[in-house]
Amino acid sequence: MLTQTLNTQPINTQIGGKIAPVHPVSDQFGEIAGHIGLVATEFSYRKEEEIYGEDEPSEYVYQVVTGAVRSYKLLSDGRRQIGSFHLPGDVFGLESGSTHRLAAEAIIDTTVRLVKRASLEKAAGTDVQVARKLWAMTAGELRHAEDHMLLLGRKTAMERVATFLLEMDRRLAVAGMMALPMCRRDIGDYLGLTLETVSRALSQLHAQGILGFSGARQIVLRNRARLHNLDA
Amino acid sequence: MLTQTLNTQPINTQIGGKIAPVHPVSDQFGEIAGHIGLVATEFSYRKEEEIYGEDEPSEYVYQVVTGAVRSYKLLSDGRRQIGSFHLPGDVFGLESGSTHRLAAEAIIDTTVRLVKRASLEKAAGTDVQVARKLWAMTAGELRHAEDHMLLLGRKTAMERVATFLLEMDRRLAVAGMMALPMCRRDIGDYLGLTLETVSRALSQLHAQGILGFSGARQIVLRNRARLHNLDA
DNA sequence: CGTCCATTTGAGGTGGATCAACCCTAGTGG
DNA sequence: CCACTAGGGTTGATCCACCTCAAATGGACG
Repeated sequence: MLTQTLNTQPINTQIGGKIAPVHPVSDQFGEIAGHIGLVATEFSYRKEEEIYGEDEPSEYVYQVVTGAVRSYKLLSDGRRQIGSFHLPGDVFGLESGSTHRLAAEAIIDTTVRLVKRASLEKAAGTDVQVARKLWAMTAGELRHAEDHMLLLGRKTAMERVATFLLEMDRRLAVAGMMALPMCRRDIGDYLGLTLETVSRALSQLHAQGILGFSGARQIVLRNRARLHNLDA
Repeated sequence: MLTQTLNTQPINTQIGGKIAPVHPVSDQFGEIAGHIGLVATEFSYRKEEEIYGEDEPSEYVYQVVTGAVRSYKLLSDGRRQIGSFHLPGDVFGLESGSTHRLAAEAIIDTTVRLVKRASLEKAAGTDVQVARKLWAMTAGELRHAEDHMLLLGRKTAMERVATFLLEMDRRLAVAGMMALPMCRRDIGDYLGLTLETVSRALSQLHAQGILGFSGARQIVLRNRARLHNLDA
């Protein structure tokens, strides 16, 4: 079965034993949890299901096993800014403080591993290697946010889409092809654009032969160099 | 004399002994350095002087004593995104990795305290309290960046300016009045707007009686509630 | 095969950018 | 002490990149 439950609160079904790497190289969870013999629990969310809400207490830290997750903030009138997409291998929901700064939802059916934040905190209190790793992971998120501020504040629509394609190509391309898990609206809310503007930019890149489609979400980059040029 | 040197590279004039708090409450440098008996050096930069460049090795961590600093990224054609302003008491230039992700410049004549990054790293390797504090500071920067992504991606010009005024009011108002150290162009580059748009928004708020001027950079907020309403 | 939603495409509107004066004021030097 | 200057700030006129609204198309799934 694909999804194990319907509700948002994870049930403590202790499926995992010791953690095995998701990615063979540089698995962030493994680097922490492996150290301290932490036990991880697996859990699944359905497409569109909320994982946690903004300002909710941060009880768990998550790692995507399969699927995809979006982290976002909302304005009171519903305008949404997606801060990042989390893909297989990525850790998300890690907070230094006690609450989540962004909400998180499964974009498609998604399986995660999770560990209690408290147990990580405890481990960090004894093991400076763990503490160092937690800091490094937050610093990595900060770097992404800093790059994204430049994109949102100063890049044109075409530059934003080019940046997005190169990021996704790097993170999820297999055999030169990427299967985007997210819809055009999600991409727009990530890039500070409307879904129509995203669609038009992709069509234009297609017309110029810079990318090919096999279905709206299956994209192959045919000319990364020209895409880099479009990316300021 | 106001500025002690002309060059960018700090000279190790050991002015400071043990660190004394800049802010009586919650001094970030004090909380770290006090713990471990670190010695801080004072240093001054002139208006517009570069403190460090983007991608430069991060040798020092800084705290503003007096003055103001901007951290920013540039695109190849000169478009600039300011990620944050650093005001008295603020720590900046703290990196988990080995290089600075953004450049930093003094906005006005500025005095900083600095400690070697290496000595902080060393302290964090022995004292988990220090390690925890470094993580918390980076997490604080991440939170600001996440809020700012929402502003840059989804807020209108007036909402951005309202957010900016409330932020500056919180951070540097004394006796209900704030003395902005930065020019309109800096504000624009922080908010993803042009200087003209910033100026027009401020004029409009002035016309509505929401704020008062005594010189272009001396602003008093006359109605914080209405400003909050304008801030989505 | 039909339905539903995601995506594309078109037409027109607009918020903020751009280009261009003009103004104000702090600093300078006579 | 005041005239002059330069740089920052304001304001106006126009433009355009992207948004909005609308309709057609297409692909996935029952």
